[in-house]
Amino acid sequence: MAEDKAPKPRRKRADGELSRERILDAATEIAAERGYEGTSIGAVSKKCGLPASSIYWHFTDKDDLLAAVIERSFGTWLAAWQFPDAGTPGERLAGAAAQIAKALADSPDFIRLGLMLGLERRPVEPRARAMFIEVRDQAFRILVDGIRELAPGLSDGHADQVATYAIAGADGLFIAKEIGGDSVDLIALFELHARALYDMAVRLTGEDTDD
Amino acid sequence: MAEDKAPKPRRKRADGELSRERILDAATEIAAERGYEGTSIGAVSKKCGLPASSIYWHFTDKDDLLAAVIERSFGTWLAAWQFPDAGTPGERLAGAAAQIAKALADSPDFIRLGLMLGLERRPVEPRARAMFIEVRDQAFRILVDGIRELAPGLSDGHADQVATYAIAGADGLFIAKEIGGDSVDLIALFELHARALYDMAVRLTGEDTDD
Amino acid sequence: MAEDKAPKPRRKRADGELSRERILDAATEIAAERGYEGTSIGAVSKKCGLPASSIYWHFTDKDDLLAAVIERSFGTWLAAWQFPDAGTPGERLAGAAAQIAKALADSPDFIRLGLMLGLERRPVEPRARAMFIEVRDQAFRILVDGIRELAPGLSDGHADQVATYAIAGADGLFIAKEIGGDSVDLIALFELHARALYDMAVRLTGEDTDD
Amino acid sequence: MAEDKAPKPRRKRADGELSRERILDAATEIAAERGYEGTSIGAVSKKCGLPASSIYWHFTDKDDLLAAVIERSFGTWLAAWQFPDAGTPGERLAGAAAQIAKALADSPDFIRLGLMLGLERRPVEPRARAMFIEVRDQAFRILVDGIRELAPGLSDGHADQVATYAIAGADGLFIAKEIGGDSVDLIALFELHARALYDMAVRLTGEDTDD
DNA sequence: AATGAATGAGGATTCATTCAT
DNA sequence: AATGAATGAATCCTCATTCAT
Repeated sequence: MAEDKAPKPRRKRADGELSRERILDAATEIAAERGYEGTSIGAVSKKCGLPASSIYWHFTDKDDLLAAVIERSFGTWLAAWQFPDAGTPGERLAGAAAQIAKALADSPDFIRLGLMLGLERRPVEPRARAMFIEVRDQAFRILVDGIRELAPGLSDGHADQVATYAIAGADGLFIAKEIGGDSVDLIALFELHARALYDMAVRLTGEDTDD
Repeated sequence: MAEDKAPKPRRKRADGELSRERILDAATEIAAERGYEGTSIGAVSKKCGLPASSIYWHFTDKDDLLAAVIERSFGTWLAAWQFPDAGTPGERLAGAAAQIAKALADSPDFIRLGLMLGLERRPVEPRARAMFIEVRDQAFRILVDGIRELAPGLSDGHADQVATYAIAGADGLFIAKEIGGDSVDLIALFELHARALYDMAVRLTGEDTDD
Repeated sequence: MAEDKAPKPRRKRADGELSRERILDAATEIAAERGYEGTSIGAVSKKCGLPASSIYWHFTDKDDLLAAVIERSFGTWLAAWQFPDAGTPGERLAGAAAQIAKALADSPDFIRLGLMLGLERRPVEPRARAMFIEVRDQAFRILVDGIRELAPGLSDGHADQVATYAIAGADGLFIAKEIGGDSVDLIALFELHARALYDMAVRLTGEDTDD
Repeated sequence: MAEDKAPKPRRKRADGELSRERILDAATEIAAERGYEGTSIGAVSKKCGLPASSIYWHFTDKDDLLAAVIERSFGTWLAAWQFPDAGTPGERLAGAAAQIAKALADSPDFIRLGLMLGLERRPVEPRARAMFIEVRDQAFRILVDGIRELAPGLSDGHADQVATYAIAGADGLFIAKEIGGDSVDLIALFELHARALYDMAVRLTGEDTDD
């Protein structure tokens, strides 16, 4: 409550930012464990140390809070993720796969949250879910572009299919890891996945150029 | 709903088993939409017509109810599912894949519930989650056996990997369909998946027999 | 409900009696621990193994059950308790005190229950409480008679006072034991109590014969 | 229900402390009548006018509320109570006894509650009970100090016994009054009790100094 | 930029009791 | 002589949210 002189207004702003950040941290952690309904404002308040009413100063409601959680987490993640642009096609695919495998293993929390939001079907769709789907769609487009570049002969429909299959494999392997724990060798499985994708792209390119 | 004239047996003594089934139906439907926390006893009560307290006659608590939902749904599903035993290996794999694709498309509700339970990480693990994991494990073992029979040269570790990848793909494609809706051609994608699995099994068998 | 001749109905009767007894045992134990409100039919049912509805076959309602608990427990206890009729007055008083001390130490459950019922004040007085008060009153009268016989010179009012004080001391020492546990030497304290009663009776007789 | 003229601060922001006090008043009254289990949050809410959820703003749970009731009531009482320090030993004891008799007669509610809590034996000991026992222990120590000062020749064990007996008598007489109503002359009985304590202290001092 | 206090709706679960069998 | 099933009211407590300060 002290800390005067000089850059004062900055400090104030910084305090507000900091509180916001603390709230988002707490909300991310809880939401990743228990999903949308399981994330109560009370629990977030307890975990971040700020009163519940303060959460409502920063976010209009629970939905807004969860949307912000997704926005921040996935935004960061997406920004960091780029399709590798050097090496042979096979190497680049393997590189992308390894990169994703690492990301999944490193910060599983918001992936888990995203998948949970994606699976839930409630009467009024939460903004958080819409936001997750949008971010996911961006990732999908980046992937399609990467695949197109890698396999120029691939038709639009087939490029979409390969990208969809790529993401599906990643999601499925993530779930396998979540459920199976240490008995699942994520690295090895992602290598298989990369190989499968490569073969798939090659085969489909063949089909497309046959026509 | 009819039952006119005569003394009308007052609908009491409703057979018990029937009530239990009504409750399970309602709970399955709701849980598949909103997950564990989102399934409130009140909502189940409203949907099945029995008072909340009656639900507690049939199930000890919410956790017990949800576990029973999983048990019944997945039990039925698992019992029906068999690894195809005729045709060439490729046909059999494709058959299994098609069978699963159809099952996912037909009754997505309890798959969605299962995946949601699998993803959740709450302090005290619900029995429902444990039950889902157990059923899933049974499916895994059936799959491993089928794969071993198909590709006798495969090492144990590799057979497990192929089975894991097979399930992961199914889960991931299910999610893709859930999120992407009609823009996702599940049948085609499962064909790709089957093909990928076949190639994977062949390649890994080669590695194993090289040693 | 009958009691007709022959051997057979006896068996039936015995079964019913046995169930009733099992219920009363369970109810006594629970009620002694948690008082009137704390004794739920459900808990009694679980403890005795009979379904709740069976309890209602034997007892009209919860109040009736608790009244029966008091009746059985205190009835037995009271029947066993007699004012000693041999020895010097001091010895007889000491004997009575020792007898009571032992009874309190041996079966504290229903004493505790009785005191709890005695202390509670609820809008509609439970039959159980009335029954406890009645049994207690019988004990009081036995005591007054004993004291009058012991100290014939005592006025009616003073005899009542001594008896009241005798019971109050017993109740209070019981509570001290319940709360203080092993740090309370009940035997020694009851000896002090007996001695105090003796002195009190002697002094009050002096006052009465002075007039 | 009206809302005429002026601004009228809408009764909100009701000061907190005041609300807390209102809740405690209501809870004290109800708990003294019906004990721990008989005190429902709903009843307290109705009596104090605040919604049940507001009670949970001020107290973490029912147990916390009841513990606060004990703390406040007994705390006040204990603070007010002092062992008399003038007059002959007999007078001082009689003074103390009269003081206690008056306190019991004046505000029997929380004594009754305390004794009920003391008697109850539930699986998880309520904080309220622990708090009552602690306060009671403080009173015990004050009493022992007073008695030691009054009868310096008394051994430690005997001083404890006299104090225990003093409190036991008070408790027992309180119960007698509660059950017997107006037919019990509490003042006269406490005089007898004081006298008995005096004689007891004298006799035990004799025993102790004999050795 | 925050927060103490409040609040009505709803959360899971238990209550005493009933009734058809 | 019993009991499986049902039920409405009540239990404790958490929910998301608001509002005056």
